[in-house]
Amino acid sequence: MRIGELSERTGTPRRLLRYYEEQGLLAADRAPNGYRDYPEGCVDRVLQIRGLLASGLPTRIIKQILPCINDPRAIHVSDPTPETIATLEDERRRMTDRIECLLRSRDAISNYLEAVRRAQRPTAAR
Amino acid sequence: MRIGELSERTGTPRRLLRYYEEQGLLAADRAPNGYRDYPEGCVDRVLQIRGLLASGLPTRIIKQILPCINDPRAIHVSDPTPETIATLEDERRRMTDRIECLLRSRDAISNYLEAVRRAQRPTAAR
DNA sequence: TCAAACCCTCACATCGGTGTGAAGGTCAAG
DNA sequence: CTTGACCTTCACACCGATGTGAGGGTTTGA
Repeated sequence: MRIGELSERTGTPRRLLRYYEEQGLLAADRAPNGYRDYPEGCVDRVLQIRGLLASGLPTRIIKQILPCINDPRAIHVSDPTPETIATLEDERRRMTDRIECLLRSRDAISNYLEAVRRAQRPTAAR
Repeated sequence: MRIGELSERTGTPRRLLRYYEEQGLLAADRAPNGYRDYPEGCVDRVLQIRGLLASGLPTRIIKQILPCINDPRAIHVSDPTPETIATLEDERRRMTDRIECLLRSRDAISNYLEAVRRAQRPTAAR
C-alpha cells in the first residue's frame, strides 16, 4: 500500500510516516517510480509506534523495543548484546512505573467522576 | 520547605519546579523575603506531576487531573462544568489506551528477555 | 493533452519540556 | 564585614515531535 492509504488507515499524517522511517522505526520498499510501498503489517506497527510515542517513549527507545514485539515468537538471539539487554530491562522498569502512575491517576479520575455523578443525581432511583 | 530541599527530595531541577508553578500545577506561598515555601505534600505532588509528564500528558491536562487526585475523598462539586467532565472522560479513555499499549509492550519485552535468558543458559539447571 | 490527485525531497517553523547562565537579593558562619 | 550557599527573575538555547509549504515528478481519468 502507498503512503496515502497507510496514513488514512492509521490516522497519521504522511509527514510522520516519513519521519518514523527516517528514525528507523518503519521500513518501506520502493516502487520503480520511487513511491513507498508498505506491507500490510505496517498498519499495526504504526499504531504501536504512535501508542508508545503518546506514552512518552522517544523514538530511540521504541526502535529497540519494536523487534521484541514483532518477532512473532521467533526470537533472533542473533543481536542482543548485553548492553541492549540492560537497556531493555531498564526500559521495562520505566514502563512499569508509567503504568502504575497512569493506573493510579485513572482510578482517581474514575472515583471523581463517580462522585460527581452521585452528587448530581441526588438520591435518584434508589 | 524551600525549593532546594524539594528539588533534592524529588530529584527535580529547581528550574522545573518553577516551571510547574508557572503552569499552575504547583502552588507555593512566599516567605517575607520572597523565597518559595512548600508544604510537605508537595513532594508527592511533584512526583505525580513528573510521572504524568513522563507518561506523555501535557501540563494543560495534568492541571485538570490533579484536583481529582488530591481531593482526599472530599470532592468539591463546586467547579466541574459539564465541559470539564467531558474532558476528564476523554482523558480517562486516552489513559486507558496508553496503559494497554504499555502493558502489551512491557509483556512483549518480558517474553523476549525470558527467551533470551533461556537461550543463553542452554539446558542448564534442568 | 490536460487537470487532479497522488507521490517525492528538502527545509524552515512551531511547540512543549528542559538546560544554562546572568544579574542580583538574603542569610548564616567565620 | 565578608564569603559562600541559598534564593529571586529573566532570557536565550536546545531537543524531539510535528506542521507547513515550496518545487517537482507520476499516474489516472475526462
